[in-house]
Amino acid sequence: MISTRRKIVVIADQLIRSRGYNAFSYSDIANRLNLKNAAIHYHYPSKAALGKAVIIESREKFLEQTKLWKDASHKEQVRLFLDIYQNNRKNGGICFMGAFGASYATLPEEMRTELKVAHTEINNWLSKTLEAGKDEKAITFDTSAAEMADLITASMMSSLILERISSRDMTSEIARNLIKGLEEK
Amino acid sequence: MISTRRKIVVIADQLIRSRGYNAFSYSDIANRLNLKNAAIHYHYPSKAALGKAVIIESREKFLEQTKLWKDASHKEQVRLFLDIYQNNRKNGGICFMGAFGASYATLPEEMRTELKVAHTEINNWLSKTLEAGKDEKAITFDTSAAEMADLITASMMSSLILERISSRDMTSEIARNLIKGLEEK
DNA sequence: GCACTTACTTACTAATAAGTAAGTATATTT
DNA sequence: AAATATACTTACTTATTAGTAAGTAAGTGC
Repeated sequence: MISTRRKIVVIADQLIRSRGYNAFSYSDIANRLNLKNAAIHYHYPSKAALGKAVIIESREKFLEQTKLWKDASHKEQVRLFLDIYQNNRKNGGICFMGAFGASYATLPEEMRTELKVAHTEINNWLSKTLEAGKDEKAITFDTSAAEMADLITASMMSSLILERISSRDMTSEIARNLIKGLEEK
Repeated sequence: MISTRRKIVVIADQLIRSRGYNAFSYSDIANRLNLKNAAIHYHYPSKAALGKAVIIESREKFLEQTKLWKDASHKEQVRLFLDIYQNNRKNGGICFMGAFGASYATLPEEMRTELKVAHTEINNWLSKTLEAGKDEKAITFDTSAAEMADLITASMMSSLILERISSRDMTSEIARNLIKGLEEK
């Protein structure tokens, strides 16, 4: 039995990734759950509170997932990380950093702060994983691990966005190229 | 003397790049020009018509710019292309493909069509330029020119978006790395 | 059995959105 | 001088938005 409170965040997350933060309303969520507008406000008083909850939910989900992977090789963990984006794609959405980033100027401060934390967490995990893979000689790259981490997240983010316009399977293409690049000796 | 009609498109373009397509209104533009709401509707009857005009304006501007560069070396032309993104950055905006792409699901068909044309034009120009640079042995890359073109536009797009969140100068860092990658033998 | 909490609904408000119809002042054309 | 086009304003409509206040039905704790 998944709580209404949780269902709301999940639907908000979908709407934000597919339509954008400024293109969904409390009514959109209420309709999908067969509830009234005010019921959503009962659980999340303001849109900023809901937006913040969506970001926190994404952060927690990320931490849970990476924990599950911890016995896999570092190279495999990077591959699993790239799979997250492929899943976003299947659900018709972009990554949450892209969705919120594109309307960053319109976001309340509490959401911006939460976003920065999320970015730091993701970048730290990926840098650490890349670095560990490099130490084991399973992964190669020339720049710093943090730079490489940003390059990877940036490439995956934009391939999801561009794919909507170009209708070409860019995401898996870019994922493949990134892996190939990390394998080269 | 720049016409009101043109001023409207320029301001709409700025607002879309900085706030997103679904976070600006006719009033925003009217206020900046000391006009009334209805004056904007006089020039652009619907928001879809205005959005389409913004995309067409960007396409024309791109074609004009590349025409000016045609005597420069192909490698230099790629560098000048990357400068466009750095200029977007200075103006607090992201690239128009990123801005529209993030809210693609909410766009009317006439805008989507126009966006696809814009993407094709940009990708064609960049592919052709990369290919020509490769023929002259001034540029190197392993994948197809079209793939490389997508990788470049995708990387620049997302660095502009991520930069808002991470507050790290990612755009010039990624531009530098892309150039370096194209120079390697 | 009574107080209290949880999870809502009903019924609003105030603000803002895109869009329109009719009028007006200033040029431009004939 | 009269007709017409251009570039607006005034004054509106309809829809939607986030948000709120007050009420209610069904549990839960004691």
